[in-house]
Amino acid sequence: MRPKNEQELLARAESIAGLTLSELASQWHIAIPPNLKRDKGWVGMLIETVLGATAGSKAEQDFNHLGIELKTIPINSKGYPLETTFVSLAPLTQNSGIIWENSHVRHKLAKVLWIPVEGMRQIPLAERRIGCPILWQPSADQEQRLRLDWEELMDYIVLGKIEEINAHLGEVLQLRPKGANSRSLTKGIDKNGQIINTLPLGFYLRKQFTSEILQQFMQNG
DNA sequence: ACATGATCATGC
DNA sequence: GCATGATCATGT
Repeated sequence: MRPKNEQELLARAESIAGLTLSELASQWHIAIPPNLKRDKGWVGMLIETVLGATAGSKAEQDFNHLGIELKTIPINSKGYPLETTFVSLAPLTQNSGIIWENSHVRHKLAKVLWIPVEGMRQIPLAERRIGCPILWQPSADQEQRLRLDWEELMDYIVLGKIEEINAHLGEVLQLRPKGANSRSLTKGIDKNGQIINTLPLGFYLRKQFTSEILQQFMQNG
């Protein structure tokens, strides 16, 4: 069921806009959990299935043949994002030679199909509605801001300042833990060049940035 | 009220 | 542990 071109993917995404999650899940005979506490990726997996992405794939993008990454994003009643958006894990070792142009962050964000979904916890998961899809590519200005943040954050990693990193750094992109829990460890490099155990970190888009993307494509005010 | 740091599920 | 998909929930 994988879409053969961009138009087909977009048409499929537009065809599910307005449906509730229970309507879509029942059409596909997919069980719906009571909430997302133990199924945080459920909405994303459902939309992947429906749109024909290869679930569980290790591919760089969800639709590699189209050069498109799929992201669901939870929004409030005003269309504002309720959560940050995970992009990719940060390379804490073996990162020499990685520059913005060949980074995973740039590749994944080169073209994104955003699917807004109502995310307010007061709305039962089954009753949350799917919004209109947004096919986005970063503007020159947006890519520049992403690049500057990425370069600043990568400098911390490469220069052995990994223990100084926190989520306050970065204007539109931030680094936060991305693991099973606070005991999850990976290898990193400290200020003396020694290998240390440290929390895995991921690049996340701040809500202010994704809000800008959603607003950019909003119709009728 | 909200962002940061922590956490959940799954496959290999 | 890493990569996929993310949201939870506590501290400030």
